[in-house]
Amino acid sequence: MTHASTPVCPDSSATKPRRQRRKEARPGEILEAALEVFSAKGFAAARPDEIAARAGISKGTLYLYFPSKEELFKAMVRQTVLPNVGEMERWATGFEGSATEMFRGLLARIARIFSTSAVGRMPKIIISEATAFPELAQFWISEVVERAFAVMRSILDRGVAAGEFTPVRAEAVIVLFSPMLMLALWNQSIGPAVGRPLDPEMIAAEAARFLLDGIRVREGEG
Amino acid sequence: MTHASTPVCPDSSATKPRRQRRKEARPGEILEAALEVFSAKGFAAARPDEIAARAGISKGTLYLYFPSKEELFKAMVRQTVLPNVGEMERWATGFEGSATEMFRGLLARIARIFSTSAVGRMPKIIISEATAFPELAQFWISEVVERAFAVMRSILDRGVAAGEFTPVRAEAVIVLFSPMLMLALWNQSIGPAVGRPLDPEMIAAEAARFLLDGIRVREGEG
DNA sequence: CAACTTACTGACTGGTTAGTCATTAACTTG
DNA sequence: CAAGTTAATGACTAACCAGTCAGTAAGTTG
Repeated sequence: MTHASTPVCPDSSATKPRRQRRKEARPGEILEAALEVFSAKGFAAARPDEIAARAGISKGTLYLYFPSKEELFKAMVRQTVLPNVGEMERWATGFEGSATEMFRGLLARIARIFSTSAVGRMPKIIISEATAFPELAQFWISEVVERAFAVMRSILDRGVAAGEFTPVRAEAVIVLFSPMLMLALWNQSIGPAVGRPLDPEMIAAEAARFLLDGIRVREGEG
Repeated sequence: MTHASTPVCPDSSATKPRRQRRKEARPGEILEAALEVFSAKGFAAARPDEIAARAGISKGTLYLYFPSKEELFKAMVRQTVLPNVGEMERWATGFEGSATEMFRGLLARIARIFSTSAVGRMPKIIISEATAFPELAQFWISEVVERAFAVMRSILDRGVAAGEFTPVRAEAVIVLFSPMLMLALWNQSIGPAVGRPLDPEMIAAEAARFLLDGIRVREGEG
């Protein structure tokens, strides 16, 4: 395919000199373009030339702001994901209600973030590149996985304390996230390739239904 | 890293001519080497030179048996996965017992296949390459996903008929597979990169526990 | 063992790409 | 507005790599 590399920079009115000096705006524009290209092609196949074209600059300018393709990649991941993790933590801290409602809320929230922001594109990229870039996997674990697991643990603890949930061993927490991760992975790889996307809200609701009834204390017990 | 490219070909005794004519054995040896290299590096980063070296032949010989890197890749996927899918179908057809036992058995079986064969490496590769090779995604859907879903449906139908399970909508079946897929993906990408592999049996058991109690009819109902 | 067939080899080709740097031109300052 | 500063450029390079093919030698046949 031959993308018509539409630059993301603004200002298409009257005077448009071929060169512009806009030191402040470049990094943001480059990161936005990098997100587009990296999530469409993965790390290896993404070409700095294309990212630069999308950002409306030359390749030389790109290397003026980021020292290498790999550093650009990491900066893009940071910028895309971290704000969303922080917001999720704040939501959890302030939540009032039962653990069951909170669990449903978390899955629904993840579904919404995945389908409305670029975060949904990250799991595929991270999984694809983890072997080649272990440093990136480390970063992902400590800045995203650990923090998401901590939020889930707080929900589980609340549920156990209230007698709503049975205890869940720490190593099995990933199972509770797996449907939402599967959703993101499917919709960013196989789904589009075969024209069968999954509905995020439906998956979140069904996952909550299956998983909740499993971790809930059944009537007549404890 | 510098792999000491250990050839897979046998015969390290006395007379070892530098060249050998073994038309019959080559394809199998090449596919085995291709599996190693493709699953270690992904499609894009795998180099035919390295695959050839691992198979104990030159690159020219590789192209004598397979017309291109892509065709070699597809042949490797076929050879690795299809026998296991067939075996799973045969197991399901002959199964005698409750739907609950069958569900647990299926997850345990998938865990075993993932950890003892190379099938566990396929999901990561497929997800990584689906966008660049939609044809491969198509093949994977029709030859693996559809067939695995059909086996799961047969379990669900059996359970509903026996009053063990509540009905599950077709589009949500993927949720029931998601923990096992997550297991395979984690253990082939992020897990090794950060030195935290998941125990397949534990994940299978916990996933079955969570999911079963969700799809089971609770005491006192229909 | 000579003549022949063909599996096998590896140097080579044509194409691609991450990163550089001498040059250019957009802005700033006195 | 002239001189100075630096953001921006794009041609270039060094390296890499999928696939080729003229040549080599292993094995076979009469």
